[in-house]
Amino acid sequence: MANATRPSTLHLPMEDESELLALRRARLDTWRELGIDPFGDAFPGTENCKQAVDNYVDERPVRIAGRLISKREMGKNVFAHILDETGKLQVYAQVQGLGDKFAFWKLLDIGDFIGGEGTLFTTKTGEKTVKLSDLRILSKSLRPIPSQWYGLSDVEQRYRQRYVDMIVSEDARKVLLKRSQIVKEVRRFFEERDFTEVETPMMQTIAGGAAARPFVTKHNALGIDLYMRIAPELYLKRLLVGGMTKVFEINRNFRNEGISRRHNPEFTMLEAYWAYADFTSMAQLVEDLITTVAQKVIGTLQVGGRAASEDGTVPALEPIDLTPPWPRTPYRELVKSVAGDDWFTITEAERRDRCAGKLGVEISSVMGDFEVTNQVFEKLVEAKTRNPLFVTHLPKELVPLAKQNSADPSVVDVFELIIAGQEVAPGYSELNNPVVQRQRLEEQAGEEKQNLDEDFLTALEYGMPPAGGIGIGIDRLVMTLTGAESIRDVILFPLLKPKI
RNA sequence: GGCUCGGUAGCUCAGCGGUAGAGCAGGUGACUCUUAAUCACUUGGUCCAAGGUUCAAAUCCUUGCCGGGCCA
Repeated sequence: MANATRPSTLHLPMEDESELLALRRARLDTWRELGIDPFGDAFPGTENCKQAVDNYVDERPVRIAGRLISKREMGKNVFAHILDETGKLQVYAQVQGLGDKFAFWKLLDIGDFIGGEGTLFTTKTGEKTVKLSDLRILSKSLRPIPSQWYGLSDVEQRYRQRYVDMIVSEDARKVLLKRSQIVKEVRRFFEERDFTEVETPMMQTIAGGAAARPFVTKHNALGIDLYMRIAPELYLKRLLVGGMTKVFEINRNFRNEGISRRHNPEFTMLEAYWAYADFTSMAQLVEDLITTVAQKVIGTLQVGGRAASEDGTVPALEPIDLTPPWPRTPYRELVKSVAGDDWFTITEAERRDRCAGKLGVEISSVMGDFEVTNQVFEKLVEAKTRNPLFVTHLPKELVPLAKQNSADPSVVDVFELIIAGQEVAPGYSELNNPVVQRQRLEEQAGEEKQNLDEDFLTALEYGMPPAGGIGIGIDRLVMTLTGAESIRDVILFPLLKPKI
């Protein structure tokens, strides 16, 4: 304790508070002196702000509740707005209507939760409003909320205190609700097609199904390490062995890797497996899924567009056009279209020269030949793709665990769905040959044989039907459909380093 | 991990060597159809932290912490 002689200023009680906080705290006593508990009873039987306005009938009695977000006091009458997740509602009070309770307005702060009863009317300026006949405080807010006009522009605070962001930002509320609707429609889509939703282990003794570093945790009673799952794949395939023909799971994956605009350590993954199908059926399924969800939740197939900002600092963005059918194009065709028809016939050295020269693609000397080609693909095809594109028949080196094409064993029967420069969904014809699967997993595990999931290989030996599989990152799908530019905008509580 | 930008009042921001500023929010008063209500008066700061340079640091330098963007 190097600073033991210095008084801590971190958590001193009230005397250290700012004037703003002290004033609000003092109001608690004022309420109690009136015999009112500012954190009092329930207030059931209300309709929400949207219902009150949507079901407007002149002089209809209503019972409403919400957070007070603005107030305009004019002596003997008051206009104010309350907020709930459906939006804002204006309330109006005058001395005649409220009597003694009109004095409550002096004690109410922006941010307090209030409940009231009254009747609907329309103001001179045409806003549907509740004229209050009763008013009570439901919960006192002891902290000032940010300006309704400017909102919160400090990105960090928006993520750390999402609850404050939600109070002041309609966008934050909208994205949250859209995400919920998207997940709901994804479930409905699969249920309508007779897929069964399952839940497989989130904590696994071997973290398999993807190439990623796992989080490690510990089971005390068993005295073993457990891994947070990096993918549900190996368990979902066990279910195919067990006799399921259509299964899906929506759940969290955890990957112990970097954080960026597109990566959060925990993220939501949809995986679906369909026995007797292949990657072409899965591509059709994904196309149907995303267009159905977009149509239902966003209401259009033109998504993620943006108008230019008024000050011109943010340029306009053309919407993504999800209109089907989406092109299905082999990887090699795409590479040839940007790098030259002779790309796969010239020598490796010539390919490297062309990258450094007219293609302008940065490569390093440690890259293998297929990595050089893939660099061309990523920079000149993937990064520039805006509308949906199924890239098919990837080289087998890129996807070592997929099923090889029967006509051309140098490529595998998979697709990558690319939208707006991002991989949104991979789809496979799943490898069901236990002998080949063992070989591939052993090569992948290398020296670390303890990472081999023997039980999974045993399962395959019992026989897994040919099957198609897909994975869709739900967070990225929500980003695409809502036009969010950071994964942190579609995850309610993204991981941030603790402050202090 | 590298480069780069940022952290000043509750919020949004200005100030970039010479006494810490504005708008909104807050406080007091006026006002019975306001809606960024209006009008008058007014309170409010460990300028992220720790060192250093200087007669003098929010401002310049170094290090650290947290965050954004780009890159790996």
